[in-house]
Amino acid sequence: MTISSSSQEPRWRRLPEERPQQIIDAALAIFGERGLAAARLEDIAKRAGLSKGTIYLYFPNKEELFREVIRSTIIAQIERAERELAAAAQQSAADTLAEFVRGYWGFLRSPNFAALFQLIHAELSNFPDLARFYGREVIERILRLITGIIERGVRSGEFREMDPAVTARMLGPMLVMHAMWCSHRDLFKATANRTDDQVIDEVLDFYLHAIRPAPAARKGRENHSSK
Amino acid sequence: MTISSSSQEPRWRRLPEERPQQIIDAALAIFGERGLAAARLEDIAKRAGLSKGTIYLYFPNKEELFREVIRSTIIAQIERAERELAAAAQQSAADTLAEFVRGYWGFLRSPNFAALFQLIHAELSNFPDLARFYGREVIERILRLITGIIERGVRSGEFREMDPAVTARMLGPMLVMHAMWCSHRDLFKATANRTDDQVIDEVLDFYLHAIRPAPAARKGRENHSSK
Amino acid sequence: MTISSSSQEPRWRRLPEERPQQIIDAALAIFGERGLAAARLEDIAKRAGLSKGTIYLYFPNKEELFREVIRSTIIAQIERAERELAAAAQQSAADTLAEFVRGYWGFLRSPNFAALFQLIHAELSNFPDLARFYGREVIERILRLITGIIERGVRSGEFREMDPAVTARMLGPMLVMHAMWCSHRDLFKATANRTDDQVIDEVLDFYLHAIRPAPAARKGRENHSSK
Amino acid sequence: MTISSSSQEPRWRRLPEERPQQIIDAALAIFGERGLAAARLEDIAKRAGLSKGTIYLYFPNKEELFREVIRSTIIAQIERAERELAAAAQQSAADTLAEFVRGYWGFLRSPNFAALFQLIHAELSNFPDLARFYGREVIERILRLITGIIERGVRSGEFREMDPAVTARMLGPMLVMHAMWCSHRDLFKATANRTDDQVIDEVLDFYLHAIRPAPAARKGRENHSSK
DNA sequence: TATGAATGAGCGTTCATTCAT
DNA sequence: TATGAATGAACGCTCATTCAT
Repeated sequence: MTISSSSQEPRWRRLPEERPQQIIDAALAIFGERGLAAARLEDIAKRAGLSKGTIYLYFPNKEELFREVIRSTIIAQIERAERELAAAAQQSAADTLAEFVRGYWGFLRSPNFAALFQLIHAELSNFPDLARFYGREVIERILRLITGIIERGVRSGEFREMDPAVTARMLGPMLVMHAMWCSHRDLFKATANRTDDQVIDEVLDFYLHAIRPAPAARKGRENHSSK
Repeated sequence: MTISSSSQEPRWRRLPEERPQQIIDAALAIFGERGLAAARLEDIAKRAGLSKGTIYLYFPNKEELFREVIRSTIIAQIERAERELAAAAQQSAADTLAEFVRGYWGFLRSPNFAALFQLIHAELSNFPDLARFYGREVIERILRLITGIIERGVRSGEFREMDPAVTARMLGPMLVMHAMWCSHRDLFKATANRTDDQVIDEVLDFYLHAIRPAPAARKGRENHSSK
Repeated sequence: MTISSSSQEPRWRRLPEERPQQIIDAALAIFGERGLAAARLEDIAKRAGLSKGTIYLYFPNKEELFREVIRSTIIAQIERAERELAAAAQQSAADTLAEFVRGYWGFLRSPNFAALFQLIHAELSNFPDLARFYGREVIERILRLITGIIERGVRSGEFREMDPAVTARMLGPMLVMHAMWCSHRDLFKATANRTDDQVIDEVLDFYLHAIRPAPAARKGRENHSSK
Repeated sequence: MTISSSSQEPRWRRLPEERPQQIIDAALAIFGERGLAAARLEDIAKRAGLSKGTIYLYFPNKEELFREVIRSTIIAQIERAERELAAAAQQSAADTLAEFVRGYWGFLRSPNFAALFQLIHAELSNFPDLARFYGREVIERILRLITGIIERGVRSGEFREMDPAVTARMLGPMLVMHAMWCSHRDLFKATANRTDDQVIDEVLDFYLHAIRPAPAARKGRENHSSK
């Protein structure tokens, strides 16, 4: 009763309520591997341990399944980000940033993200509603989050004077693309001889250099931020 | 799916000079819009102003056409980068960098790049040879180029002490993703109210802040902000 | 032209186990009419009372369907021949021969044979494996069968001294080609005014004349031309 | 490929001397190898050393080219047979027969015949006019020829009493099929260890045994070696 | 007369979707 | 609810045929 079954207890068939998620998980994997058009419903079914027809009990067609996959994966990402946000409570802005980056990196390096990223970008033009949803609910939300941290650092003097929203925009791209490179170390020599932690540190270090206080603060130097 | 090398023998018949490029252009557009699997040869033909069968006079099949599209587009990018490189002759490292960035940005914002980027990433796993080719001939080449500029700046004291290869890795991602955002201003509010020039300046400014010499160590440093 | 439809029942009461044979029957008919290359899968499907796609649930492609058609028809012929063999128990060699010929003729005049014969010969060079299979499993097997009968007749003195294997080779061709002619009485006047039974008798009579014992050795031999 | 008819329009242009025959030769070869449907005009053109379009200067389409190929090959066979006939002048019927058989065998073993035989039989139902033509002009003509020889032998007492037309029908099949077997000795063991001459002798010997005079006639034993 | 690039109808094959069980 | 056989529209590819040169 109190024991945790470490394995194959005659667990009842997966409850029907689990079915949709089961399908979505399988679909994300297959869609991620092959893309929307090349993915075969049969493969998704097989991966979910179901038969082809069953998918149609839960999703009206392939395209709608795709929408749901993207939507629900995005939502999961949002929730993850939210938790990240909450966790990164009250520390120095730099530490908050570092913590956020490490959390974010975890997601970027998950198989789900690779699939999501590719799918979103591949189908941008065919699913404008999804793209819009992604832009609004993910990109902008994350940017706002980073912006908040930067603002705090600027206010506290931890970081130099700057437009926090602009600076916030710089972080994501570096992380995303480095995560991508790390996911394909065989293809991209750039990160071939770096551990993930090293890469994170390099990005953070670079980023912090870019936002460290202006040199003028120290003896006789002027703030000469360009423009 | 087979592998092909990076060597460029004269591929298939290209009798009337125009045709192959005509087809490749059309194919890049359609592939970019729809992805490899969803693109219909008939649409490519129509866009090229030809009939379906004609494509097969110049390319043996859809997959090989795809390979050629990627390859030749990559090569075009390489040649562009090469010219960029040559042009950015002997100026201050910061100015060279700025010039390179502006040149690069031009490519990133061309419709060709959007298509290429999506295609490469969407089909990474299905065409490992192309991915490898892309990694080697584009990414690494560009990284080497930027690294060279950074190195020069470090040696001259224009930039701070750092690992130039690492720092070089930070530039591309910011440019690429900002270019993406700029290509879809309707989807991504981040760059909605910015002109391309503003965005370039923001990226450059951020980047230069990150690599400016360490503030306090030397007194009496000169203002060397670019522009 | 020469085909008889194997069945035209209402769909949907058929058991899946019947499907492959159903398809093979239809395919043999269409292949026989049109040849491999000119036969359209759609016509085969229609004739089998199925839709095009269904064929692919049971056969991987047209060529493999063709192979199966040939193979299974050949095997049916073998089994028929085997039964023939068993039936022709212990009678005089001449009677055994006559019985065998009549049984063989039945197959030669079936629509299946016409199709099989044409297909085998038309595609000999394109399907060497099938041709080899046919040569070994049908031709040689039948020759051995006839050879056995002849040998028995020679030993018993019913037939003249001769090489039984050589003599055996003479029977099939006459039967096969006469069956062909009988199948196209409109085209070949040779058999136009003959019933099948007459033709069989003519062939048998001729054959028996050729193998009757040498004339002079025994005096007082009777002319024994049959019928 | 649709209808067939006994088309009686004026033959198509045959302007420069060589060309049509050149094309027909190439076509017979290719048609023989691949069958009508699978043969590609391009291959025929290549084999004839011409370009695809040129064929259309001499034949209106593929089907008509096929008709011409069959027709002209048949006619060539007729002319050959005619010459055979003339040559086999005034000898004993048995010798005439032997001479005819050897001449006929020569044609049966030519590549042209193999192709013709397969094509005729494969397309029997699709080109009834050609089939009819073949039946009338070749089969019947040859049968008449053989019948004549037999008749002569019967009248002279060289052969036994019998229906010459019936007996004539028995010769062709044996020769045709043995020629076939000899053309594919790798597939048919029956003739694998026989030279062509041996096979001819075997057939002739068998045939002569079948038509030798009734036993009672001669009292002394004749030599009828089975070789 | 000869060429071969171009065309497009036609067919093999795939796979999303349906539906009887 | 779940299955998987069956369907047929859609698309890749071929090749007979045309036509500008």
